[in-house]
Amino acid sequence: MLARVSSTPTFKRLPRAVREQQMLDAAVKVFSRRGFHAASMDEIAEDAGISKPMVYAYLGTKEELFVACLHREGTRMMEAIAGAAAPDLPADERLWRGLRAFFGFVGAHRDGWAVLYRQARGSQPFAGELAAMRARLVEVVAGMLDHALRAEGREVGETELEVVAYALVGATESLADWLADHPEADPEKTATRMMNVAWLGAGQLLRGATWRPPAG
Amino acid sequence: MLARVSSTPTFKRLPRAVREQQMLDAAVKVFSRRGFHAASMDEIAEDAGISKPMVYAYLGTKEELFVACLHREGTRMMEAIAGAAAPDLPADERLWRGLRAFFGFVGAHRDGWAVLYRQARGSQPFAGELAAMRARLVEVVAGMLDHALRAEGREVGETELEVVAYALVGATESLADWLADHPEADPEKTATRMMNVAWLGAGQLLRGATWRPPAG
DNA sequence: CGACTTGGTTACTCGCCCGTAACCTTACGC
DNA sequence: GCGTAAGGTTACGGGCGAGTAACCAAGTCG
Repeated sequence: MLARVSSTPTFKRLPRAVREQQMLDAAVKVFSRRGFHAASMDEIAEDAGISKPMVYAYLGTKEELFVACLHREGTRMMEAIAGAAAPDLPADERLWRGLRAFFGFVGAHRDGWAVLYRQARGSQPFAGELAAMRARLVEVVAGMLDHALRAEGREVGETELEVVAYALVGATESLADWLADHPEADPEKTATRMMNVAWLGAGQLLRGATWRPPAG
Repeated sequence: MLARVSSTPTFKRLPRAVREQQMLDAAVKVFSRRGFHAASMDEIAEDAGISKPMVYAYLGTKEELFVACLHREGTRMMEAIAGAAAPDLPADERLWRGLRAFFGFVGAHRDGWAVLYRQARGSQPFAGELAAMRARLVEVVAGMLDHALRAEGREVGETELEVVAYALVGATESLADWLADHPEADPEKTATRMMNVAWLGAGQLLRGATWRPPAG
């Protein structure tokens, strides 16, 4: 059990940077399907076309690997959004471009989205990381609302603003999730639908209209 | 290592039905904090104040136990909502009562909510179960919208309706999640906020107002 | 008072999977 | 052409935790 006089010099031996990306690709894929705990390092390594110790050598422990996935996918997503929604545009245009970029990202990186949205909640170590990212998003949306609002001379409490922003982000994520499960659906069209709900609903609200609970 | 001449006949020996509920309580608590895989049967048993084999005897394997949790919490939630939103009420009143019941449930059963919302997504075996429940909710909301809409003589495509309903459910879940992490927040008030976003936004939409993407 | 059922326990087995030690081989600098 | 580092491998240790076997004790019903 020692021979192994390698015939097949199958063109391997790639530079570190390339392997790392392959590993991350594989990790995102496996984590998205199995979840953190059920995913095995062996499967990730095999899927990346490499042996396990290499994964440990380059990306560290399983937990570190997962965080690396979160980081890469999260950064990609935030950059896609930020790059589209330039801060000097009018609020509705900004919101629209942000939404379009977001749904575009989800459509193109379904696995990445699944890791971020479906897997990283719940388990303590990562929930924080994720919540922070989400909070930044909510912050940005709240900022947009606030801006649009002040432009019309109105003002709303901070908590109120945060809650509405939270609801909008939640609705958007929910639609993204729907999109992830409907490969035939068009991201652009989905973005338009979300924009309708968000802009019309928020617009009403910011205009001062309110619904009041009936007595009882 | 065999003595165990039990002094302390500490009043134990409870009927099966009681123990089962205690176990489910403990399971929901542990699953909600750790997630399915990271939760250990030993911890659940200990938390329930009983030894592990009893859990296996009454509720079966870990997977079956988790499903039992999902079932109990899911049923409780759906019943709370259905009981509040009687189908013969006007649409806005129905929506309002449903939301109030929902947020009330989440406020009172934060652990149960966490299991349903944060843990059961992702892992294959349970995702289906959960998705079905969610689909029923979406269905109901879509039905409400459709009803309100027809009452005003308008009509909208089925997919359109489903997507809007999906967004509303997502926004509601998101707010519920926010509520779960803010123990000081008032469920009733949160429900009112959600009602504002939902009713005003959806109202606009159903009235035929639309937002259109700018050229480009 | 026995016989049996129901509630309960301790103390294992056994497999999976994270993480690593030890070793090989191709390229590249000098 | 030779040292050394960078890319790569096989094969194992060891722990943790799901699930079980075997056994105990208290009601309960003829």
